Amino acid sequence: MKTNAPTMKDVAREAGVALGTVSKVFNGITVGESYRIKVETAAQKLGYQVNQYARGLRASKTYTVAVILPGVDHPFFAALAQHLCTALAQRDHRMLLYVTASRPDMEQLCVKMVRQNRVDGIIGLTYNPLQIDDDLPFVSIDRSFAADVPCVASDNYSGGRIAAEKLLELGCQRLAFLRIGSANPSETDKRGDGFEMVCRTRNIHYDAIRLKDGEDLAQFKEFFRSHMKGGKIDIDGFFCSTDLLAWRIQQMLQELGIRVPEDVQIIGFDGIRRFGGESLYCSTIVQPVQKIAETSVDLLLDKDRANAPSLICLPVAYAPGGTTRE
Amino acid sequence: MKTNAPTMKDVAREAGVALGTVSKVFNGITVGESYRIKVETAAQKLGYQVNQYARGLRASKTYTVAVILPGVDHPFFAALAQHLCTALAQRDHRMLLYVTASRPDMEQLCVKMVRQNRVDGIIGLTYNPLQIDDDLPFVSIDRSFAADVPCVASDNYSGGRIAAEKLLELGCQRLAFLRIGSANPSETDKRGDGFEMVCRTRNIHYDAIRLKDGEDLAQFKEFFRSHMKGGKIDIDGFFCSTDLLAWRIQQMLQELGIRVPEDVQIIGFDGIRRFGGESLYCSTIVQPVQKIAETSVDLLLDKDRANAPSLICLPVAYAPGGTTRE
DNA sequence: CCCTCTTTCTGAAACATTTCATATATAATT
DNA sequence: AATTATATATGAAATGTTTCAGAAAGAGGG
Repeated sequence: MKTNAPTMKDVAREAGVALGTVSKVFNGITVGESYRIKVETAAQKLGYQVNQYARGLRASKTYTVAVILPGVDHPFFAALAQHLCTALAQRDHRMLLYVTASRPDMEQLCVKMVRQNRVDGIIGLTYNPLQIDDDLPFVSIDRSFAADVPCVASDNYSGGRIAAEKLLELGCQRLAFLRIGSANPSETDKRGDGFEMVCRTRNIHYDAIRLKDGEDLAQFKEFFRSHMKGGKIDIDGFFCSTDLLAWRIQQMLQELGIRVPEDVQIIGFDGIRRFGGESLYCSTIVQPVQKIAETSVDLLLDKDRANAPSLICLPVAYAPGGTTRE
Repeated sequence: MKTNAPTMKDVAREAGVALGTVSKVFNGITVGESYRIKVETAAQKLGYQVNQYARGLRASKTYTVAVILPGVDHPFFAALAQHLCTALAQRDHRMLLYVTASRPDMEQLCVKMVRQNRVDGIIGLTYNPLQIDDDLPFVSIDRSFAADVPCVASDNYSGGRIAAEKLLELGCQRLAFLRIGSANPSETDKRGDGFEMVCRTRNIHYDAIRLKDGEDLAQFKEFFRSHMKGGKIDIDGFFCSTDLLAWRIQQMLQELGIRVPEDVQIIGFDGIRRFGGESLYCSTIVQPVQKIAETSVDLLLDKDRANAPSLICLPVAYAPGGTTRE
């Protein structure tokens, strides 16, 4: 940290005004025109930059938000991090990023760090409930904790519904929902609920297999085998809880000699793209990542958090990506 | 920011000791056993957490490092960000992340923000030289700025050399180096240099095409066409400056009816993996991302930066990924 | 020109730490 | 037991802001 940076006192002396006046100028409080100019000139000349540490100490407002994510090496999280960073910057806030690798102890450690840093709020996507014992503003992504912790998520239920409807519209007769994910309850669970609702309502035969993180994906392959007869499989439409899973499922099916999308069609969930930027991994339900980030920031920073909704679901959309017949 | 958090004064009162003693305990300065216990007990009871803002103000040491990256939505940058975060956390530092989208104005804005936040140092991967006008410790990744700014990078030259040698070892006779990237000079340019050195030394005929960001990739396709005769291409080994480019090139070649790796072999650079975690995009020269992150942190935080090397090149390795005959 | 009423500017106090000179307790030496 | 040397505890000062009560400066009105 640079030690001899000019301070407000220096600016005040240089400009020939009082300390309080300098403070006002930098906080946008009205001040006589001539004074403002004197201060701004002096600040320019000295290369003055406000010291956020002094400010944070005195004003109990740090303009810093902690973002807690499981990681940043998954395209969805990466996109989320980037959009959060941008959205915060637009509102003059800094982002303190913590990655947890989904480990509960890491997540708790983050909370401690965050309290030490007196952040103005936390935006978190965590798999375990965080022990926030004080009144620190908190916005949760994809996971409802409590009524007073607003949660922002995609409209997972509708996503599931849309996936089912699309598969049926594309001619599928026999569906299956495949899921892998954390054992902790999450908004993302609703993807399956929406899907099943459609199947039940329309009396479509379907299977649902839900695996927990750590369980062997080979179970899916077993399931496929049990549904095969003479090289054909009697299921023709799959909805997978994530694009990553859809990608794996596609590989498994191809290994079994089943063609995608000729024999079976697959829809995933997330809408992540190959790193080149353009192509999807599979036909999918696209999450509005940017919107999720912006909404979270708005919710966190806006004044009347008191009567904020406890859950905000943002619209998703279907996008073809090669694993369906459009 | 929580307002009524307990302070050192509260801890001192609760423990019945002086303020300075409490400070010592939390800074690991030796203190009488009985005092230490009294302080720790009191702190535990009150749920005390040090206020980094007060500490930062008084001690001119913030335990915060700014990380400036072009983005976090590219697998290489994402991995870098995550490893930097971890490496910093291990040394009790926080990471303030800024993304620039490679825009010079954004990069300068970051520098300003960084100065306001009195960070202890900066680790940056920027495409334009940063105007760091004070003595803030700075470590650059992939780009040499000046003698007093240490740069950490992969051993790009050797990477290029290894790529050429590998292609020749795998039976290639006629090589080409394809490059796309920023116009600003960078360590990564040495990839081509190493490659060309091998070709010249061994008298191998080769072509080199270097495009700048923004130029049309179709120029590569033109190049391919000009080298084709009767559905065959007279080049059988490509070295691409990044995996992303290799991926695109592979697509282009396939569109021209050329088989990879049967007709031509391709080696990329980066070693990024598909988001599932396991598979590479192409045969490639793998960058030691974690090592780069750890080295950067060590370099930034270590005491004797004065006589630090100005450039550290970390070893790379070849890894087969389907676009070569191993 | 004086007095009142706004408006704007001023500077001391407060924020939660670290640091350092001083005071106190403990141990060692005569 | 008295003296000196060493180690540790104490609390005031300092860090760079914001805030707020009070001072100064203008603006009208008589």
